[in-house]
Amino acid sequence: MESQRIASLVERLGNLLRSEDRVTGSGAGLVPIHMQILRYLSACNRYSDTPAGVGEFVGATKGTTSQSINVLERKGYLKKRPDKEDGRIVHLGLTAKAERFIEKEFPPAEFADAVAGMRPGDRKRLSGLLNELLILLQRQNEGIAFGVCNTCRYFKRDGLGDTHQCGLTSEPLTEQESFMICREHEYPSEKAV
Amino acid sequence: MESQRIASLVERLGNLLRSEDRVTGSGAGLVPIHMQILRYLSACNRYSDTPAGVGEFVGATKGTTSQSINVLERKGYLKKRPDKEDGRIVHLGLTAKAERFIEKEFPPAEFADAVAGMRPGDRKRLSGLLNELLILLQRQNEGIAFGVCNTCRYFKRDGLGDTHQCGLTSEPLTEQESFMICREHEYPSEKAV
DNA sequence: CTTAATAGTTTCGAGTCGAAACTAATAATG
DNA sequence: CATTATTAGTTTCGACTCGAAACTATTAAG
Repeated sequence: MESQRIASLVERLGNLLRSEDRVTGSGAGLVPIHMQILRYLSACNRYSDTPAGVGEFVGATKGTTSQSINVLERKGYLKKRPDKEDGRIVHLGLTAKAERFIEKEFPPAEFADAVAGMRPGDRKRLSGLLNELLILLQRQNEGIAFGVCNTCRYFKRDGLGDTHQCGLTSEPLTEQESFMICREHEYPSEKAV
Repeated sequence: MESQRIASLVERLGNLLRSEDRVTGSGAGLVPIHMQILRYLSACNRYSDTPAGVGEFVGATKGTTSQSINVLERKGYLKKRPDKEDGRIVHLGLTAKAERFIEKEFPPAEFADAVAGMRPGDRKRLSGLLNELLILLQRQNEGIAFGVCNTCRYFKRDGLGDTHQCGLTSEPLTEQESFMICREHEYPSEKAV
């Protein structure tokens, strides 16, 4: 079956990516899941930089997530900061050390070289097809999408498109924020908006 | 950069696949790496069903691999069998219990459904592009390819193509064996054969 | 005001994982 | 042929993942 072949290939490529994460992380005492957490925190918006957001993204229970976050904090890669309005919520901020680290180590060099060896048209096609598959998978699972704000059903463009707003919180978004990952993200439904 | 986007997508899809492995495996007390080992053993040929082969495939050290194999043996999913010619080598055979299990659980149902939601042409294209990327990655890494025999540079078709042979061991291969994963596999070089 | 729901933490036991030290068997070399 | 690699696997160690379950604290709902 074709789906089996695609599953095998995705699994294998994912393993190679994880292996590279393992190698590049080992010098800093980090394991692959730590790398993923740091990357997520560097790309998510201010509603999503919490232990709950991290846990949903990496697909772990809150207990496991809490422990991984503690390890990262102990090693000096992030700092916790209480939410000003809700006493239960904790925000996670990357330290400068963490920012430098992920900037340098992602995407993994070998993987990037291999992608560079593809024809430009093939790269675009591959990227598009993977994205299509991911959206299908998430829609079907009722799963959390973790898309960026400007592809969200709640995203609102005011006036000439130079000011943005989140329809869920009614808060304004900067241009930069509209490209960040949000845990409340939902793609527009198939039929209509 | 495009390679970063592709890396993120592959990583994310790989995680979802691993999550499904985790769920389907948990009932049997297996973790994702166990599922991968069982699948590898069900698809590899008689030169590759050893701890060393497993370790190369999953990208772990031999110490780690040895431990995972012991867990699987203890749980009754595989049996060790010494090699007849070389006293150092151990062959790993799946039990009937293991065969049944992997037959039922792969590919993960949700992933397969999502793939089924793509247009047939897109499925084919995606499969081909992923395969291309994997070959590029492995060629560049001098990595082990783990391809199937009939795509190997050492594979020989005798006469009318109804008998096959491995040029490395000079042993005959059955039709079925020519579709199995081999750790000695090498793709034909780019220029010439 | 009481009850539920939400956000996080802590503890437990089984397992991963790399590193390093180890045994045993085969291959290479002088 | 005896010595010295090399190869295949195992074992032990410490740090960490991971799910499950019990826990605290805060906010929301009835």
